[in-house]
Amino acid sequence: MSYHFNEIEARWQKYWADNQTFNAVNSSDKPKYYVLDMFPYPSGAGLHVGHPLGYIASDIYARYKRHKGFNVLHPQGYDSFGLPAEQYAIQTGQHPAITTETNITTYRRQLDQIGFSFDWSREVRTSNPEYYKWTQWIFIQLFESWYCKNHQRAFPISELEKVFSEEGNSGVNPACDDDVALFTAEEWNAMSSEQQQDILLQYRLTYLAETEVNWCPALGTVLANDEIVNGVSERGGHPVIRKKMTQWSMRISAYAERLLQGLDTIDWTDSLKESQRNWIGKSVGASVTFNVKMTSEMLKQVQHDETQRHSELVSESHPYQIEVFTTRPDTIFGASFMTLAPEHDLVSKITTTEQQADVEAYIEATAKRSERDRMADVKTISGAFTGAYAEHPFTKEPIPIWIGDYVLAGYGTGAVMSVPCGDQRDYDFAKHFNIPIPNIFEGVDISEDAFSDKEKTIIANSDFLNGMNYKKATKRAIYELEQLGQGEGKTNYRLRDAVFSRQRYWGEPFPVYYVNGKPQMIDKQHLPIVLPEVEKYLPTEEGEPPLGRADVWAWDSLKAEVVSNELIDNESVFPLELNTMPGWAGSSWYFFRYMEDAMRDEVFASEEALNYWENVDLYIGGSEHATGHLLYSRFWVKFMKDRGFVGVEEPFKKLINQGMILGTSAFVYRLNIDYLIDIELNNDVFPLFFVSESVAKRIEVEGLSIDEKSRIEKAYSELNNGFPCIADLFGTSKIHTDVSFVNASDELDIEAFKNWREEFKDAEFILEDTGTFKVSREVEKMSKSKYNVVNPDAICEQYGADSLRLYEMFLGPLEQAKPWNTAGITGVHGFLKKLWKLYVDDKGLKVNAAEPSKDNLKTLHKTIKKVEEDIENFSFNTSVSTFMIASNELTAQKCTSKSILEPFLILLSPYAPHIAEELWSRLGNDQSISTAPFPKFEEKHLVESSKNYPISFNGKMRFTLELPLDMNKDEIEKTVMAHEKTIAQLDGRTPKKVIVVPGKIVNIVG
RNA sequence: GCUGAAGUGGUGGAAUUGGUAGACACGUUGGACUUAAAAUCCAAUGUCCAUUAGGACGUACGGGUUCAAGUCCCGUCUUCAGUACCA
Repeated sequence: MSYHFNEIEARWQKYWADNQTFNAVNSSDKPKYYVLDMFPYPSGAGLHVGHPLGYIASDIYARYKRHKGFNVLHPQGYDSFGLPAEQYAIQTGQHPAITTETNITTYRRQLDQIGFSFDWSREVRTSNPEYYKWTQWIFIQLFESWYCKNHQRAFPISELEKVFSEEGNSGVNPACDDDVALFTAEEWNAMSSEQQQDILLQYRLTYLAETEVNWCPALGTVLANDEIVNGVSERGGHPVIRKKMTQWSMRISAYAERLLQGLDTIDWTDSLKESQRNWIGKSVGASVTFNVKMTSEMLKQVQHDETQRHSELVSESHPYQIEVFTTRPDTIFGASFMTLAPEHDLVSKITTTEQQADVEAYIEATAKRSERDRMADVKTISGAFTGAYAEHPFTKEPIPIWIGDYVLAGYGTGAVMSVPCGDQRDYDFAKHFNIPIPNIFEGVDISEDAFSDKEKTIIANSDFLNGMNYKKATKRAIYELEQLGQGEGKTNYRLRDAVFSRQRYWGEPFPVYYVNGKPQMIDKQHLPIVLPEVEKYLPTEEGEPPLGRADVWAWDSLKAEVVSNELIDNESVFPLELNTMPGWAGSSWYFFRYMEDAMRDEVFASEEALNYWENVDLYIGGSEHATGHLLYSRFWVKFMKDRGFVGVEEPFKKLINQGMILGTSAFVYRLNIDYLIDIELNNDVFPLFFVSESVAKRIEVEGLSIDEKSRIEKAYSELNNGFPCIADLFGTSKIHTDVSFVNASDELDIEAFKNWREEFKDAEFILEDTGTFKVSREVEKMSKSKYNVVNPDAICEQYGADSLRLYEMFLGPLEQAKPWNTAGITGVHGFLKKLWKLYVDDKGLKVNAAEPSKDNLKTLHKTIKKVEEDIENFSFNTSVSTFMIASNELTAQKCTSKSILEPFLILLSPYAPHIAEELWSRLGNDQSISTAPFPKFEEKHLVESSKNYPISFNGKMRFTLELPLDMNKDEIEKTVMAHEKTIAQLDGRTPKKVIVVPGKIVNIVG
């Protein structure tokens, strides 16, 4: 009986589904373990072999943990809101919900045939109203919360209101907007409710703010930075402008410090933690205020300004001030100029008439350069002098103010105090523009480069800081600045608040309506607010988001329901928010929803479920989410913890990034032929000539052979009614061919290739000497356009899911990028066939109750040990080869013993569950193999009595010698030295030294 | 530039603490079976010299430590990923 994988796999997949074998339970005596994959976006293209890699790894781990006696939660779902479905809807008019449903059906079928042990009863789809009801609810909770920096956590906004009404806002230390005004309790209580709401909005964890977006008028939409190339839209090449829009923002910056600290508590790779640290970008230093020296010209300007708005913040004597952030307040005496970003607000106000032309020209030049250009070109130093001077806070000396594009408007305050002796960029700038470079370091030469080593710094030429080291000087400088009222210690984070509004249709609607332009939250009991129907999925002609097209999109606050827009009276019926939430909203908390077994409607997950499952023990997914999804999820979880909705501080304890599976593209070479003929002919009738790989290489160097040339000329002249043609070659071109036409030996299936495209139908082929046509191969990203996509359906059909699973693991280390080559799958497929034969032959089951031999036991236990270690280390590729070795050994040993072959199946079952279940049941078990405990490793079976010692001379192994392991050092040395091969090797020489490491090696030196 | 990962046969990759480099596969070559093909089985396969014994070289490159280095140290180069001229 041979191995009928299709039949076996279908049977067990049905069995698992019928028996709900992998459904998790929310209470158990066993310890819990939560294994999660990053859920997929169900795209129309379906899965290719690269997608399941991480799922296979997590499935192996989940199945292993079940064998190890854990209660395992291993769910799956879909991140089903997103742009592609919307774009498809725009093109076809098809509702995104329908497209999404169709795609999910395909995904589910493809996933099912690979045999994953998912608990589908807990499936989550972010686009389902039952699910996004809770996404909306979390949004409301964020709106109803503020962050207290003293306690480093979030509290209900009602508590803040109470404080305001009793004490005003001077005593609170919130994470809030920069420009909040101080008020007393009396002032607060005297405000109108609308004024109070405006103020509260500055404190909420989600708030409305004017943010700059990339607006593309032609497309009527906002574009992400990636969607813009050279200042125009990637799609269509339309111009893009910066536009201010009122949008929802998430105050993730409040959590910057906790997001940073939390990294130390989780088991993620260093590279991932590092990118999150960089993203958060903490720097400790001081903010310093420099006064701008006034000129009569500026005074006039100030007076003009003052009549327009009463600026109370600006002091009488110094109406203009420049605030900078520095990590090196200790070097303040080395500041010999200041640099503002060209976009800085002050530039236009302080520039002198003489410098105006220079400055304006420079601003125009930098505006033209894209961010990318500016970044790529770090070597070119450019800038302009404003003509204005700032005053040094201590020396009161004038400091020239420059503008330069190495200072970025978007970071810090958009201005720096430039200390050329201590910062290379300032140094280069100063050198370029001949600005003095005062040296404020003791015993350091700065004639070539700046000196930026903090640790070795001793300050000089700096008044009260002289002789101090970096730490002391920093402290003192901050203290002195505080005395002057011109600075304070400050920690800066790069992390910006996240814009949360999208001008799209296919996303979560906000549970928000507007009364006199002020946002109001809809009560929890009325959620979900379901996406309205629209005629078209495009923005409106007025540039409103697609929801602006909905006719029934108004909130009746009396009836508490969504009603027709016609009823809007702004008394009881109000307009609803037109934006939708971004893709990361639904994916920032989905792991909690899986915890609930009953999918109750009154909670997103019950308290018992949350307490039982806590957080994800193992999370597997791609590294492209390093700073998006993985940062936002951590933020939401921390917030939910603060407000008592969940009990954990971090969502994912351990995280592994699987590497990408690349495609192995195949190329054929087409000859580029020029030909001379007498009669005019339609070019199309001439056949294309393709040459095999090594022929192409030869032709590139030597040109066509005489035979080839005459063959081509003959083919042409035949078509040309026998008139002679002269062919002339001008090289070959490499074109992609579909990888499915190519076999393991890189030989092309010529017939399939000819039928592939109409224009190849009559193509001619010049073969290798061996009579085959070979392609050349290259590793590239797997993509439809490169014809290197391999569909798992075809693999499952031809080799089976177990082969696919084993092969994906066998390819290489999980975290590494690696090329797919279907040819190699015969290796693991052959292994499964051999394995089958170990259990079953023509007569039926071979396995019997025979006593296992010593060798049998040794093979089994060595395998148990290795596989267990490998799974714990996520080294799945090496365990596949361990299985092969074990199977080869057991076959050679002619093992038929059930006491060996039965536990061996359990080891294999996480990797190749179908064949394991099948053989397991044939051995007489009536329970699924997934319920079997993992075999116990016993050291005693591996104990050896002798060792095959490598005997090396000067470190080079010459021969091996079998010696008892209980032999001591001296005896080993004696035996080895007496051996004839040793004597032959030494050839009369006396060894200088003999190194004997018992149980390892013998090395003879000399 | 910075940060992180990596560089081993024709290919994917093993070598967990410094101790027999190339496990396990793919591919290639030869053989068996077959009318033939497929499938299966057997053998060889890092490079070079000798073709019997054996020897030399070999883990990106150049040094070093050590009885012994793919592994440790110093320097250089290359590739991939991320990124921020971050004050």
